[in-house]
Amino acid sequence: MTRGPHRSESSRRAILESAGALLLQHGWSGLTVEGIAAHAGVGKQAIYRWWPVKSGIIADALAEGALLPSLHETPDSGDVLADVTAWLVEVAQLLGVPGRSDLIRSLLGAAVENEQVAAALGERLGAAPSAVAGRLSRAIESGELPPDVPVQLMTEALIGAVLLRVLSREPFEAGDARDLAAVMLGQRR
Amino acid sequence: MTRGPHRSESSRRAILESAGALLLQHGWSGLTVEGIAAHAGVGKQAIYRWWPVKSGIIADALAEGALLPSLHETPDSGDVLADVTAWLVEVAQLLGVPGRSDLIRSLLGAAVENEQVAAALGERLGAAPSAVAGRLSRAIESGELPPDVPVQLMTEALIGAVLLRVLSREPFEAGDARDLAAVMLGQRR
Amino acid sequence: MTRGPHRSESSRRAILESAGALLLQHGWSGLTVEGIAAHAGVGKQAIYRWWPVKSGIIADALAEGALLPSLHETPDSGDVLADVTAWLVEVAQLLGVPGRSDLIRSLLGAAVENEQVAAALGERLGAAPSAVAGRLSRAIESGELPPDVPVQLMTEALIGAVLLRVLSREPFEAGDARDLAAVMLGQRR
Amino acid sequence: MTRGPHRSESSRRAILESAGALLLQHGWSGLTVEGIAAHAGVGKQAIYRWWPVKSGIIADALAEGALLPSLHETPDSGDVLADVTAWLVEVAQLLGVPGRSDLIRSLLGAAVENEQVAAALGERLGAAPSAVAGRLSRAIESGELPPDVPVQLMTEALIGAVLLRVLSREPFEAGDARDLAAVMLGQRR
DNA sequence: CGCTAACCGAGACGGTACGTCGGGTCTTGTT
DNA sequence: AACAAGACCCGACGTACCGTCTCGGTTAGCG
Repeated sequence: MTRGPHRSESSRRAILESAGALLLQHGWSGLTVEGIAAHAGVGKQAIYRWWPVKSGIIADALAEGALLPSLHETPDSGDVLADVTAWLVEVAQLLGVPGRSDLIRSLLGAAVENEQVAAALGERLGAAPSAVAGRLSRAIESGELPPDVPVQLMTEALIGAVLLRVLSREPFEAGDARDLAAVMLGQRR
Repeated sequence: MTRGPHRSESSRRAILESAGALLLQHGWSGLTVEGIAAHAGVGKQAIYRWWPVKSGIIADALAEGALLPSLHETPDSGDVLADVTAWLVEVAQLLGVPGRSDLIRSLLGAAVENEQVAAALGERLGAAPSAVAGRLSRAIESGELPPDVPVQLMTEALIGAVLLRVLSREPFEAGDARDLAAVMLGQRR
Repeated sequence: MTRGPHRSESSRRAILESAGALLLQHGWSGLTVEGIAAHAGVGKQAIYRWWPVKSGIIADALAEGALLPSLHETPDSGDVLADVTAWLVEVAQLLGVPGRSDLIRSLLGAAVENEQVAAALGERLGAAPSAVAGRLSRAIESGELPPDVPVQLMTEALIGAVLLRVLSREPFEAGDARDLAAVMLGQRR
Repeated sequence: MTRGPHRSESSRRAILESAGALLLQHGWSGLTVEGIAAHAGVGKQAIYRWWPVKSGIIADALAEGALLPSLHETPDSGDVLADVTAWLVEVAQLLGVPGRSDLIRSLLGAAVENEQVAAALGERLGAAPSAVAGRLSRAIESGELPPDVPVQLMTEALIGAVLLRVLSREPFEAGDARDLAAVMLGQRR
C-alpha cells in the first residue's frame, strides 16, 4: 500500500459537482478552475493535481452522470423502428428541459478540446454498446435489418442530427424524433 | 456623409486571414485577439471596432471562404443517390487533408459560442439551399423521393454524422461517405 | 516623441505610496505585489511593467522621500564634533518616532535583496555627499581633521552603529548619538 | 516519561546543514522549508515540529557554527589597537572568502525577521563578551582606555561598518580593517 | 484648400484567470 | 511518539489576454 495521505473522495466529488453546476450556469467558455475551486471549497492545487487539463473534469463529471441523466435502456420489443423511435423521443425530451440544450452545447465546447468528453457525450446519448448502437446490431442478428447496414454510421447520423440542432439553437422535438427514426429505418420494416 | 477615412479593406482582409491562420495553428481556445492583431500588423482597436465578439471574426472568415474551400455545386444528374454520394465523398476528401479535421473541430468550438459560425459552417458543408439540401428538395419535386421525406432532418443527419466523426477524432473516408449515402437514400431509388 | 499612451504618473505615485504604507504595516516579508496593486487601485501588470523586481519599488519610494523624511542639511558651524553630533541626534530622533525603527528594519530587508535600496537607505541617513560624508571631507580640507581620516569608513561606522541597533531591536537615543560622535571625533578638537 | 522515539539527532543535524547549504545557494528569500526538507531527506513536519519559525533554523545553524567559522579568540597583548586590528583583519579575511559576503547578506535578511539571528550574527562577528567587546572592557579596566569610552557603541560601530559594506556589496579589506581600527582607537594609545 | 472628424498603429491601463510554488496543517502507515 | 511522505486549503507569484482608453499620425470630404 502507498503510505501517506490519500486522495480525498469528498474533494473529488465536490469538484465534479461544482464543475457541473458552473458549467450549467456559465457555459464552457465561462468555466474557470478558480471558480470551481471556490465553489467546491477546495484549493486550486487539488484540482490541478488530478486533472492537468480542465476539460478532463468535465469528462469525469459526464462519465459519472453528474451532468446528464441516464437514458432508459433501449427496449427490445422486436420492432427496431419502434425501439429507436422510443429512444430518440427520450433524447428529444431530454433536450426539452430548459437549459439542457445550452448544457449540451457547452459539452460540445469541451468535446472540441478533449476526446474523452466527446466519447463520453456520445455514450451518454446512445452510442454505448448497451444502447441504440447495440439495439441496431441485434436487429441485424435477428434479421430485422439487412446485414450490410453500417451500424456505427447510422448511430452517428442519428446522434449527429440531434447535436447539429443543438448547435444551431433549434429545438429537436418528439416529432423530429419520429420523423428521423422513420426516414432512417422506416422502409426496412 | 461620414467624413474622414473609411474602413480599411486591407486591414479587414489581414485580420480575417490572420484569424484563419492562427485558428489553424492554435485552435479555437488558443486564438487570441492580441495574437490576431500582432499577426495582422493591426491595432487591437481595429478589431474591436468592427467585431465586438471574437467568434464573429471566424464567422466572417468562414463566410468569405478564407477557411474552407468551396465544395463543388451538388450536381443534378437525375440520380439523387449518386449526387448525394458525390457530395459526401467530396466532404470526405475535404476532411482527408491533413489538419482539416482539426480546423473543423476548432470551428465547432467557435460554433458553440456563436450561432452565426454554426450556420456558416453548416452552409459550407452542404446545408445551403444551393447544395445538398436543395438537391433533396428537387428530388422530391421531381418525384424521385416521396414527398414526406424530411429534407432538413436528412441533411442534418448527413452533416451531423460527419461532424461527430470529426469530434471523436476518427476519419471519415470515402467508403463511409458511400455507405452513409446508401443507407439513407439507397432503398428509395 | 514616442507615440501611443504614456506612463501614468498617477498610477506611479499611487504605487509608491501604497508600497510605503504597506511596508510600514506589514514589514518587508509581508509586502506583496498583489497587496500593493489592490491598495493602489492598479493592475498587477502596471507594477511588473515598470518594476520587474519588487524591491525596486522600495528603492524608488525611498529615493523619492515617500518613506523617510529628509534630514536637515548637516550644518557647518566650524565645529565638526558639534555638527556631526547634531546630525546624529537628528537621526536618533528620526528613530524615536514609533514604528520608524520597524520601518527601517524592513528597509534593511529590502536592502539585502537590492543594492539600490541599500544605497538609497545609506544616502537618506547621511552618506550622501551633501550630508555628513561631505561635512567630514570639508573638515579635512579646513584642517579641522587630519588628512588621513578615512571619511567613508567613518561615515559607515556611524551609520552602521545606528543600523545595528535597529537590527537588534534596541533604541538609539540622543545620548547614544552624543557618545558615539564624541568617541569618534572628540579627541581631535 | 514520554514513550516512543525522541527527537532524532541525525534529522536535526541534516536540517541545519541543509539550511546552511541552501541559504548559501539561494539566499534568504530563496530558502524554503520544503527545499530544506527535501535536501535533508526529512518530512516537513519534522521541521515545523521543532522550529515554528523558519528563521529559527538559521538562528540555530548560526549558533552551532554551521554557517560561519569561529573567529580566533581576540588576543590580549596589552595593546588594544593591535588586538582590535588583529580581530578586524580576521573579519576582513572572513569576508574575503568567495560567497561569504553573500552569505552574510542573507543572514542579515534573516536577522531582519528574527532577533535571535541578529544577536547570533553579532556574537559571531565579535560582539560576544569573550571577543572584542570584552577586550575593550578589559582595556578600560587596565587603564589603557579612558573609563568613559562607550564599549557597546564602539563595538557596534566597528561591526556596523563592516555590515554596511556587506550591504552595499563593496569589499571590506585588510587595509580598511587597519584604518578603521586606527581611526577609532589610534589616538588613545 | 485647409479643417476636422473618423480611422489607423501602438500600447498602457484596470482586471480576471492562468498554472505554479510554497506555507503551515493534517493524515496515513511504519519504525 | 516521532518519523517520511505527501495531500490538503490557502495566498501569492509572475504571465497572458481581455476589452477600454489614450496617444500621435494619416487620410478623406465638406466647407
